[in-house]
Amino acid sequence: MSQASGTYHHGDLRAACLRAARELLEEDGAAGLSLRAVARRAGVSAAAPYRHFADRDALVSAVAAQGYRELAGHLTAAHPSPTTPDELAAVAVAYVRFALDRPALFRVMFAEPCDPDNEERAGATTAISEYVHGIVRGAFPGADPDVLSTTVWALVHGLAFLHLDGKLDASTPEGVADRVRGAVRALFTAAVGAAAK
Amino acid sequence: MSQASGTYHHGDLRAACLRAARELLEEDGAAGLSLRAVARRAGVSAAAPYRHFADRDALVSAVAAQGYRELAGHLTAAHPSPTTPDELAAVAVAYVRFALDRPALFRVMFAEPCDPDNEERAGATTAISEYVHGIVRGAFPGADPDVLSTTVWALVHGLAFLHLDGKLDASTPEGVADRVRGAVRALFTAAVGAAAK
DNA sequence: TGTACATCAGTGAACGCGCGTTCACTGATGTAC
DNA sequence: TGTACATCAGTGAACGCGCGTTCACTGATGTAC
Repeated sequence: MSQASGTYHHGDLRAACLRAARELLEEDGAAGLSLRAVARRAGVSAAAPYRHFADRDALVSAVAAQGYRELAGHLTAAHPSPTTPDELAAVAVAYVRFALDRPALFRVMFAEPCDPDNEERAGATTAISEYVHGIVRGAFPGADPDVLSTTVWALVHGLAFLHLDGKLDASTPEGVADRVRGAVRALFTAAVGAAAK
Repeated sequence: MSQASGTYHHGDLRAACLRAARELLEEDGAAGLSLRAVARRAGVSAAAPYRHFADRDALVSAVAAQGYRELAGHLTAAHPSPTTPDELAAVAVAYVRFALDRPALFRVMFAEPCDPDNEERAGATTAISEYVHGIVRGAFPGADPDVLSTTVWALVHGLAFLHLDGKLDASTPEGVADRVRGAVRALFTAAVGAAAK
């Protein structure tokens, strides 16, 4: 069983654990994410993951941090620095899409009680927050960036969760995208009005 | 051990279980909410709750439904039919406050995978949704009620979760309230602009 | 290049735990006569 | 009003399970000479 990648023994058990955790998360939800299940799926003894993660929380935090990095990637891929309403809406759609495509991961990222001591995780959160701030400063130079970036993030985050929890119909990607675009445009109109004053 | 209330034997074990579940939820989070822990706290054998709840899911759904009813109560208490920006903001603040005062309950209401078969729970959700719709219709007669009520709900729901998860500073109630009011006013400006066209 | 050694990733067995759920039961309560 | 009976809420013991975590270990790998 010679892994192509990495170091010795298993090859790269840390990465394999993270991969296994992601798979379990999408298959069984957060309830299925146990250290033992991860070890089982990685084809390794129950104690092996402890070489790479201090405890269950450390694994969960690492998964969440990975999720944040991926989310940031998806957002910048949708548009690196949006300024028009349509560009902003595209980023918002990417955010909600990310949540709907990886529901359990998204829940872990936000809903799991997060130990603030985990630097990797805290850093990843900050990165998202600053990205939103940057967008808002670029798109609405006249508006209060703090208020507006909070508002934008909350709106998009709320849309993600309401779709995730079935409070809004998420059966078709087009329907979701239209709804998100509609909401963002409504807010955009407001911000322009405020900035023009 | 003669209960003041109710029927015979324990008195009203169903209500006692719900009460115990709520307490456990706030003390230990969703992880602490087990049927056995509920029975223990209610001072009853582990099997007793099965007289009142088919299984764990049924208990959780009942707790969530109770939460929805309470949330509806808090919202209408903040203002029965808001129309001005300030009135609308007061309802939004009540929503976020509710979430922050009962974090684990709020998470169960929204983040727990919900079986759609549970009528009590589905009904309670619908009630909230219709309440928001009603507000929007009353406050913005010219706007598209579907788009706008979705936007309002998502914004407020997102604010609740971002505060809950520590992405926005929730250390003082005044700070939270100010932030929520600021965001709602920003959106309100937009809606008025759109309706005026 | 070959050998001796130190490192440390992964093993496998074991621990104690709390969980959901079942089952035959018992005994307090309400009801019919 | 008094007695016989049916109901059914709650008991207590038991089941099998998967979990997180520990421990002494083994054996593959990298390193120093």
